[in-house]
Amino acid sequence: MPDAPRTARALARETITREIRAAARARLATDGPAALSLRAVARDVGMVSSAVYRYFPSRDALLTALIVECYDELGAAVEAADAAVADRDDVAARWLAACRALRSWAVAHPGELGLLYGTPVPGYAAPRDTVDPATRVVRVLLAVVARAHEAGASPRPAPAGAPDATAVVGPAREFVAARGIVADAPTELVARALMAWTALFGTVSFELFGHLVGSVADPEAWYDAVARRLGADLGIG
Amino acid sequence: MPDAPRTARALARETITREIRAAARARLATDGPAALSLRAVARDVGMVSSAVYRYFPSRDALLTALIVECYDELGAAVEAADAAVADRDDVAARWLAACRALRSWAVAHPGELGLLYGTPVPGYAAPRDTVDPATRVVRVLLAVVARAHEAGASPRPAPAGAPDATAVVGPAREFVAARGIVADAPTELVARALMAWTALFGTVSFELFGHLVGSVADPEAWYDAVARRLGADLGIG
DNA sequence: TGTACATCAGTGAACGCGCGTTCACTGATGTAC
DNA sequence: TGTACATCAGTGAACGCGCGTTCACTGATGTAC
Repeated sequence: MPDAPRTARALARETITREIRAAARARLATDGPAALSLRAVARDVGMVSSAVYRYFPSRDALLTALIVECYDELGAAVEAADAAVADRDDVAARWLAACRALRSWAVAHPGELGLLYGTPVPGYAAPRDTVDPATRVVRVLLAVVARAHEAGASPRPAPAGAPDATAVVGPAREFVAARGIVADAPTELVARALMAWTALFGTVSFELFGHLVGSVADPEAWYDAVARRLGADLGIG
Repeated sequence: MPDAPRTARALARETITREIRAAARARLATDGPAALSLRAVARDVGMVSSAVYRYFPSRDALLTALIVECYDELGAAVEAADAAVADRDDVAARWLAACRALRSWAVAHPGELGLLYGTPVPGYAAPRDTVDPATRVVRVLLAVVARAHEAGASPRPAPAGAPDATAVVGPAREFVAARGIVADAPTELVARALMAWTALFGTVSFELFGHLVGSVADPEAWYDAVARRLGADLGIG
């Protein structure tokens, strides 16, 4: 209402844009991100293919919009799950809630998970705009880890004889410091947090891409088991 | 020589089949598995598209052949790395060697990794033939873990208050027992081995799919750090 | 060893299809006077 | 409030392209006598 004039045209534009995005996301699950087709989306939405160009200048621009929207939706879901834990000092509950929200979103949106974390779309280069939304999930995980750290929790020590990993996780430590999450975070805290982040998405990908079929009886219970152990390795819970 | 007659025709057929597979695998890296095109492969190999049908009855059959070949190649690489460790009781060395071979193959064959562990190809259903080769890597990992277990190593205990995971990893325990790797394997051993397997491929995928760019300075050193910690969590090294 | 026939690799044309993108157009919506 | 003009959403045709698969064919290779 404040800046944009709420004309009928502007309202219609918003609605149709949303419909196009929704139709495109629905297509992801059946056709995969690489085969996302402007013409198919136009058909689903009930307009002629060239009309979509009034809303997105190219197929790649539509892809970018979807990526940003999905990263934001997933990030918001994980943030909300963490925020819903009343006792902010109950890091174990916050950790499990955040982890579970991650899987819930992925299971509900398998096509979108493939878009964000599957094989990159050939010929498509994600622009800068996608970088920041992509970090929302790991920021929540890091915030919980930081709270646990403040409360005195510590991750498992590095294995004896392993090379020092401080330089390796340097960029992540800088990110954590720059965002004010933890100033001068211990190496093992950062390393184990990165490991957990990777393992969570690895577990979800394995489930959705069919690699757990002969190994695990109940993927939801398995994911919980993984999340708890990753938390324990971080000194949480 | 024994069963098949080594006629010029049969030899040529073998060579051309190999060339087609090689060209198709090279295409994976640039076009992605979903966009693998018989016509493009035929062009690369220098023949007309319909000629490929003398070697593979359909695009899906070619995909299946590639999947089996790649699973086998990756499995063989990991097996060879483990087998190259002279002291069979040095489980830490065997673990690291197997883990490193996994990443080395993936980094050398990013397109193939996407085929095996990326977003499933829409409309393609992998037949039974791919299941057994797909388990070769995890079998090596489990063999090393089993050797460590025999020598008295034990994985980290389950976190306090976590639900029992025995039923969840039931299928994996049956697999381990049926293959004669460990009879009646402890739950935590199986759970941590599955976690490690998932985390290794998760780490490699994150590297190759670009998710580690802002977090990790040296992906190879990072992978080593992850592998050592996963081993330590299993009581190895 | 030589010949007649069968097998099979590769060709080139064709099928029907879908794709991203451009363009000139029509008709509705919005704006300035 | 009414009119003239500008903006913009959506149409339909067209562009050049690539795809998987089939089919009748030619010519080389292999086999049986």
